[in-house]
Amino acid sequence: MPGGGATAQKSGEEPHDQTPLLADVPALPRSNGSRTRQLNEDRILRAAEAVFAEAGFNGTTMQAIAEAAKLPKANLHYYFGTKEGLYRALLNRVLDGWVDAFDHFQPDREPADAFTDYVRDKMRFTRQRPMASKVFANEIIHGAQHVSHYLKTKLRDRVDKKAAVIADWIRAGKMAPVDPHHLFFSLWAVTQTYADFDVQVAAVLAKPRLGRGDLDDATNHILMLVLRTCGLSEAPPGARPETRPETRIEHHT
Amino acid sequence: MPGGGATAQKSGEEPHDQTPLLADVPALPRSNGSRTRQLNEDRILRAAEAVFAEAGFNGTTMQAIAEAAKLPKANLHYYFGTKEGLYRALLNRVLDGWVDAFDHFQPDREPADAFTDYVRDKMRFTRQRPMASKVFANEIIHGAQHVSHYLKTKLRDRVDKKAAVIADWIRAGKMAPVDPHHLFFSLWAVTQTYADFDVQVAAVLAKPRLGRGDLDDATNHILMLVLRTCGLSEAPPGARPETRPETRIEHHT
DNA sequence: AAAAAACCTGACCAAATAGTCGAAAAAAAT
DNA sequence: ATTTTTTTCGACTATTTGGTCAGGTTTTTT
Repeated sequence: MPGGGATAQKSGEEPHDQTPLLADVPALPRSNGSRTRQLNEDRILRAAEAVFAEAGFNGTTMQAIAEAAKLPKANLHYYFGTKEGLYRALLNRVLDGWVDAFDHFQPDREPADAFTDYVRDKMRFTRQRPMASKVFANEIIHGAQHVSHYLKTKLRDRVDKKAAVIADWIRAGKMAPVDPHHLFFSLWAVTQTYADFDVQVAAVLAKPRLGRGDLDDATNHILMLVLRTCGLSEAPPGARPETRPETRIEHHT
Repeated sequence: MPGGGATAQKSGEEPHDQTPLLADVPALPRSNGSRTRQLNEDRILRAAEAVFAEAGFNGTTMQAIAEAAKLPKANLHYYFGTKEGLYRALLNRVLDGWVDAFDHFQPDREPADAFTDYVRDKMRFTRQRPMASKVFANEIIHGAQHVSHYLKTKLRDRVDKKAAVIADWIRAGKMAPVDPHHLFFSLWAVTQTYADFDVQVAAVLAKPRLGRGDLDDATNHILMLVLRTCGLSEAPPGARPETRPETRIEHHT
């Protein structure tokens, strides 16, 4: 039986408990949101994000998170019950920030503006929370066992809706024909690659790590790629052309 | 001292042994390539690829690989010494098939042809060995601890060389200006996303899993994306236009 | 102030797991 | 045929790790 007090999660039968996720975890009696609780949970989640990102679910030990959070291990169990509970809470947190960027795709907007804002948002996320991106990537690569329900419902719905908006834009002649779904996959791929595969990018660019300048270059490159793909620009947009026509590659300052 | 016979790898001091990788593992006395050895190593590596891809390095147990390969666990240790040795051997194998596709970028080729062939190759790899792609992706996300040397030497060199070819094409006015390095990152990202994040893509497309048709669609989409980005096509290429050209917007040229 | 609730934590398990060993079977070499 | 090398594999071990717990401390409520 569960001990610590708040660990609960009764009926500890199945190890692969299919908690809905998104349904805001019906588990722990998160009672109120007491001052300390709020603080400590946040502290733990922040630590967990870094550790899970570096090591993956199985490579992560509760001990490691505890040390990163500078709290005794038993505390993590006090607040989140199990390792999986903690992981789930973390995923919830990460996912929240993930779908919101979609709101840029409003029917009445200029496609070019929408795409630009979307890419900028995504890249900002990549810069500010690369760990979150890695946690998510890791989860998907390993079969999305904890988020498959989310993917098939909320994400799919959102994507379908926004794909419809893009289809309308195309129909209205406001942008070149592109499969909206695959366009999204490409957008996700090219933006997240700078968070998930940062090490590889840095290695190829011969830098110790990706700096802000590199990510700005990347953003401009992606914007150009997207806008050209959608027939929304014929030449590199104003901001820092990647090459002066005729000139030879004066890339990143 | 090591047991089984061939496990060797003396001087077992550092757990994080920095074996060069690529330097063809100076460890196990892979003696000859005796009939059985060849066969069994291959069998084990095949099993390992699947298991490592699904579960990541830490999530993988030697037992699981052994079962997948239908061999006793001790045999894996006999052939590869340690779990890490096996993992390393697997990475070597995967990496081999990774850089070769670069050979499409020859100075005297037509850019459009080179890109087309490259993308097709990458997508073929994605279809035929999605597991290999996942193993690699996982390794990079978690810091590329085993392949960082490879990334900083062989991969970087190859990329730089091919980036120069592309820069020449641009200078010669054979394609639109694009930062060659970032172009590569984008190419990798959009092609591998269909292997690494297949679950997500399938979920959004409302399919149980990605089929050949989906990957063909993806390939066409990517080709369009790349060619438009490089100013090598104004309209979707013949194969399965993603939308009927009923639209105006005869963008760039 | 006193009672109750929430929080903290060192010490302690049981299970899982990488790696080992020894002896026997199979293959290859002589 | 005999020796030598390679391969097989059940059983064993040391270590790691998720999770528990009892009793203490702090905070909140009444």
